[in-house]
Amino acid sequence: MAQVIQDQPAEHAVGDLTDELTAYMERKGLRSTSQRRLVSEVFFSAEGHYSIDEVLAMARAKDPKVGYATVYRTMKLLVACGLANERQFGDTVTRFEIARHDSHHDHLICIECKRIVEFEDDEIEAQQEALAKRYGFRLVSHKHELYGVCPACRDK
Amino acid sequence: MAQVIQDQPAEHAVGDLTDELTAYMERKGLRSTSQRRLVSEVFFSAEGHYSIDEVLAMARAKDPKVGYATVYRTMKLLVACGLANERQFGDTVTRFEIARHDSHHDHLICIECKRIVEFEDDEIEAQQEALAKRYGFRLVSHKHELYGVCPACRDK
DNA sequence: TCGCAAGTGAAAATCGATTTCAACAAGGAT
DNA sequence: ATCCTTGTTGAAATCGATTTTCACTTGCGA
Repeated sequence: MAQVIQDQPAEHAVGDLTDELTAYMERKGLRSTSQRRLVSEVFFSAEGHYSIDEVLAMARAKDPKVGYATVYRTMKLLVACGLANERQFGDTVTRFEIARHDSHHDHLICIECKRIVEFEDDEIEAQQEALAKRYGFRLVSHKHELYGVCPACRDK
Repeated sequence: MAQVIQDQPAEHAVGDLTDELTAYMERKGLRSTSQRRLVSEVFFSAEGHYSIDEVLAMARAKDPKVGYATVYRTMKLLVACGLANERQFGDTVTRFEIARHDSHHDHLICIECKRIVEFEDDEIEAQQEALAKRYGFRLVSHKHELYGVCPACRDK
């Protein structure tokens, strides 16, 4: 059965994510710079699905000197260490979301107001597996996005 | 239950598609040019998922003078009149496929050889509807792509 | 056939993602 | 604490794909 997940998912312990990042950087011999700390902090704190530009804006609110390339590279770093996922919804911009190791989720997107709701449905997941197997494929990943009009926009 | 669809789907009557296109252009006051006839013909004849460059190559085989922009605009025209769908699989290039009004299908993509298999699964479709409804969304469209390794590539 | 609005194609512009490179700074060695 | 090596930063350049521009061409109705 599908399990309802909040629009704004349960808060993550920013500290835990930061610790994981720090451990990863240490393991890889990467340096803990003020920019990386700033960018990861604003991204971990502001839960949602953000583009590079949006993360840049959040970071610049605290330090106007950070550059686009730094945010770009830091987000790639977060993806590389498994703390963020890269997504493209309909439009062309790439968005990032905090990765949760425990559960996989997909997205329901309002084509009017662009609101993004996350959902998890074990039955659909199981059927995907069955389907891939039927074609002899070893399933590695998937992209499942539902586009529609949300309740708030329907009533307008 | 899922229904198996051929890798290369059943042949379309190119004439029917052409007729639909002609009717659309007439309705909209658009002109039937030799380029539009050429591009739509090669696209309708060669079933599959093609990028602009691939359609351009097919068109140039018959008339080396056609330009990229013309193919680009013609493909957009086909999308506008509902005869083609625009898709992006993993990579950055946009691909086009013939739109079939009767049935909806999704894609199973081999991450090794890039082979694209189409599938149709009524159960998953129904579950998507149920899920959208549960969130109060009116479902408009969806994107469902499964990425994995196909049988041929598994054995290599 | 004529006139002109729509269409074509080469090239330029745009757009987002990615890389370059000189200046900078983290952090281990001294 | 200072030095030195090497990874990091940020502005700008580049890249690859898409989209637009504009002078020229062509379909097609009068």
